[in-house]
Amino acid sequence: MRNSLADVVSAALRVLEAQGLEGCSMRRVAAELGVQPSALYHHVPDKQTLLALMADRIVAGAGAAEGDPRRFCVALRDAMLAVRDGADVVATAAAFRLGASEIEERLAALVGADGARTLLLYTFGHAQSTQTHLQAAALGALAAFAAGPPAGGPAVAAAAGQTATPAAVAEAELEASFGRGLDIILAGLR
Amino acid sequence: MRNSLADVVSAALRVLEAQGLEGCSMRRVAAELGVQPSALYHHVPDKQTLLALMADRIVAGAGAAEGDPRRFCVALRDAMLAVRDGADVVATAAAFRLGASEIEERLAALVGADGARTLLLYTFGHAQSTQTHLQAAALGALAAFAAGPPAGGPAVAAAAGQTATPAAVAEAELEASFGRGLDIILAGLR
DNA sequence: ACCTGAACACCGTTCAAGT
DNA sequence: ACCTGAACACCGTTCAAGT
Repeated sequence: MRNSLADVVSAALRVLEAQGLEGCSMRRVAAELGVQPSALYHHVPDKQTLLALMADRIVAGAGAAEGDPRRFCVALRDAMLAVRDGADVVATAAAFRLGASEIEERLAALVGADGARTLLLYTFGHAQSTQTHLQAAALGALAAFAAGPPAGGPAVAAAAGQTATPAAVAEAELEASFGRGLDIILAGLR
Repeated sequence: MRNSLADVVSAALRVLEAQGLEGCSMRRVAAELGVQPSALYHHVPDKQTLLALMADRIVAGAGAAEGDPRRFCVALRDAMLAVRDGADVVATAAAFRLGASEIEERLAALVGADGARTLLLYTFGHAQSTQTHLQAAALGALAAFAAGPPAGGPAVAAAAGQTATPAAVAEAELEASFGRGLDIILAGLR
């Protein structure tokens, strides 16, 4: 026995982290495993199924925070943002089975079916948009740095009173925006 | 002058309707236009840009319903569902520019920035999931029909007291579910 | 059970060259 | 300005065959 299904999913997540969703091809996953592309089809019927299994693993990190729907959504967001393109992977897979996932059931027990659906769609969508923006900003910052890095580096910038990088500011604002939207929905549920 | 940018977008929407998002390749759009694939790159820098232009056209149909945020979201949903895979196209393109679209500005004028973001993310996500489910159900019904069509057809089924098809029931339930989620968010905004 | 090797039918994008 | 023709570097998936 050379590779299990779990090995395939792990390899796929490694490729996702290294190359992003666009670069996460069946051929590259096979190469990561040291195997021919066709070998993957012994473990998985198609790429879509592999992506769904990856989504399950990404989201499995949000297992705690049982009782509180707000904490649960925040944990879900954190789990998605912790993996490169994680929100895209989860959101795409989720569209296929909303109404049938274990996550939704657990949330539905707390706030009802409509509330759970609303919270999840918002959480997935906001995380997806956040990750897209942060990624684009990081790329832009990289390009600016390549064009001409700031003299003195971060230490000098901090001494000049710029204690937070623009990226950190954007990240904090997006997190706050997420929280406000969450509170709007939770208020509507009462 | 053979083809304009508008012609390219129109051709792409025709291919989308006929083949779905998966079949909407640059090569097929070019064929629809009677042109070599490379000719498209005179009008558009890449496929992603073309998809964004398609999204704008799909959503342009929701121009009316100015004053009422609820009506606006319903019109948006209708516009997306009216085109095959329309919700996917719009949602994907939207992730790239949430916070920068004209649609969001108009909604923000009515309910504030956080409210607009929340409503849009929910509307896009729900429409995407709805379209996915209805499409899968339609495929399933087709397969069932191929396996053995109901004797007598719809007329006999209706006479037997089954006045609505399962597809129509699912569609109505999804529309109702969408409305309830919308009302949760709108209640939270007050 | 798990994998190889080879093939099929595609992709998006670039680029010199034409009119 | 708009397009052709040819090429480059890839895809997902299938299938007979090996161990």
